[in-house]
Amino acid sequence: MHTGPAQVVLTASIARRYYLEGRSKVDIADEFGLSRFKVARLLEAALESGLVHIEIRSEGGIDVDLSTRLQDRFGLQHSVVVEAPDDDDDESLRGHLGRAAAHLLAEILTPDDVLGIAWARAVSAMVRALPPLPGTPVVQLSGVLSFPGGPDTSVDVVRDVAGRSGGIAHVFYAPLTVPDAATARALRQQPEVARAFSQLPFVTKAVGGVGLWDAGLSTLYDTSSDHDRRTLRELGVCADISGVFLSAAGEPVPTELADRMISISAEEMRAIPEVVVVPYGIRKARAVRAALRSGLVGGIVTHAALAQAVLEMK
Amino acid sequence: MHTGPAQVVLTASIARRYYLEGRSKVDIADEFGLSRFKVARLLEAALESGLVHIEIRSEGGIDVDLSTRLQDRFGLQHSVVVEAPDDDDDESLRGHLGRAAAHLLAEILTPDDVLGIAWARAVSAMVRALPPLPGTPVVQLSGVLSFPGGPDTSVDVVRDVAGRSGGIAHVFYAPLTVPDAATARALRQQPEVARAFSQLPFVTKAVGGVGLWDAGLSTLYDTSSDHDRRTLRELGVCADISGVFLSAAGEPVPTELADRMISISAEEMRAIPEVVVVPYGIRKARAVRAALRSGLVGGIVTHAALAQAVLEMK
DNA sequence: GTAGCCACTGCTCAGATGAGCACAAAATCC
DNA sequence: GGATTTTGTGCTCATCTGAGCAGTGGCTAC
Repeated sequence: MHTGPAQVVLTASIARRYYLEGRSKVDIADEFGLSRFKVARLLEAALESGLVHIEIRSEGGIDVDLSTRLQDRFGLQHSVVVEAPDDDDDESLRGHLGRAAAHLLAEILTPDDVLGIAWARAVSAMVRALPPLPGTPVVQLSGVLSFPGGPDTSVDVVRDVAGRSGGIAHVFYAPLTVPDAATARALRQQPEVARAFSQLPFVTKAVGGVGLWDAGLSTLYDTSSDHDRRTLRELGVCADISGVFLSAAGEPVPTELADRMISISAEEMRAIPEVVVVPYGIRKARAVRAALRSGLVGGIVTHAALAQAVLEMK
Repeated sequence: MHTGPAQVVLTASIARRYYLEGRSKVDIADEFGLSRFKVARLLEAALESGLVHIEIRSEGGIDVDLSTRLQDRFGLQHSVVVEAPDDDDDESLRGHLGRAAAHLLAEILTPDDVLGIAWARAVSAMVRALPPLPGTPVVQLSGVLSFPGGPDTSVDVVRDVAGRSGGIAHVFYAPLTVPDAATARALRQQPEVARAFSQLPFVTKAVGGVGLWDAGLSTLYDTSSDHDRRTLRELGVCADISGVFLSAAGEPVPTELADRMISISAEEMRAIPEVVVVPYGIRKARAVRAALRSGLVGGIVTHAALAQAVLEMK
């Protein structure tokens, strides 16, 4: 805008008619006795010079900027970044994310979907906020983690979701980890377990958590033996998506521990069209990055600080 | 936006591509696998819901919103409202307005214009900030106000402007007011005065001030006799544009004082295509309103507080 | 003076866009 | 269960819009 105040005011006047009153350039040109090209050039200059400022604001507690950046950066189908206070405690954070995840699920689930649920604390929180779903069958993806004094188990969560949806609940009572591979194999043969796992190929959407293979950042790590903790670390395990182990680069890592688990495998997870993860806590950034790079994940619900941290890692 | 977080994020994503990256709706529709109609509707919803916020920002110290409102409201050709601090003193205010008026004049004057100058303190301030003008002849519109210890007289101002433009200066040495109508008539016959006044029909743009017919708000009032002050007030004089008296409604008021003045008449002023006034001081709002309603004024340079006050008078 | 350069204007034409419409799916009512 | 309304979708057609182009006038360098 290098001409003078009259030009600035004229441009502002035109910009108001165009952008705020929604009138056409031809119409405006007629009003001011200009050619539509002149109007177009003034509007261009207005945009260029910052006289007209267009901003995409966050809305409904969702940081749309971080959401879209995360989505674009990792090629996700859905991404919801919640604007939670940075100093929020985990409990409150889970509440926020749970509600957001519940809304997302309610939005993207169709009557034709089959929903898989892998246990995680944020998933438990989600269930509590879940609105009625359209008759979706629900499949349990992982065994019950023995977690003394903990909240709902996988089975409870799956039942609750099915209750909300009015669909069938494919549940099984089995522990997540057992002492040896043979026991695991035997358990998987059990009719109840086999029936649930036979549904896996039909699962179209799933929800799970992300753990960082370190103390306090993965329920699986915290409930594992020292030996397993060490072994997996030595194998380069960085993250787990509800029992599927990943390297920092996002490659699935085969482990002996996986053979001893009654849980969805990496291949089975990859076959699910959209797996939504609900991670929280800024320290999990590395794990989230691994999960997103793995290609296993199609959706994420998280909070601003973690999203920011993940994006800044690159 | 009544569907859910995925919709919000999708819409934000589309809005970013459309508004910030300047891509076409067709292009965006292809990228997301949507119809262009869907994209258009999402963008419409984004605008509607406030997710996309478009703002016309002030720039270069000009309050474009007030400027355009003033322009639209009173059908002005030009309007420049300067963002001056509300508590600015008159001297500093005149400086701001003078600079803005100088820029405006430099912008709108063409080599074919003939500029008329009526003395006012803000006009003096303008001259000090005036950039070179394109050879414009300059015509003095009013006699010299005897203003003891005051700054430049009308003559000085006209000479200065002509110096800046390189054009001819049509000046005359005569007082603004004389004791009786006969003297005024005689003075107007003088060759120098007559020559200057003969240029009036050719004046295409003029600059002047606005006074409110009250103490301290009009140099003309302040230099008038008690009798004149009272008489004009009784005649309903509210404002003067460099010696042309107006009622509150903006009607020219014929006065005996006018007959005793060596100055442009209301009819002569009406014949000038664009008269720009440079008023300041929030207390002059009534006078400015009268001036703008008179139809004599085509342009205004003022400050935000006064513009606001004038607009609020309705 | 005049040749060349630059900024600015409005034009053409193809592609983008909006208003209104028709149709289908979903929700609601009886 | 079926009729009716509501909602959402994509279409056609007329209009709007942008990219690129050619003409114009002002300016400078010789």
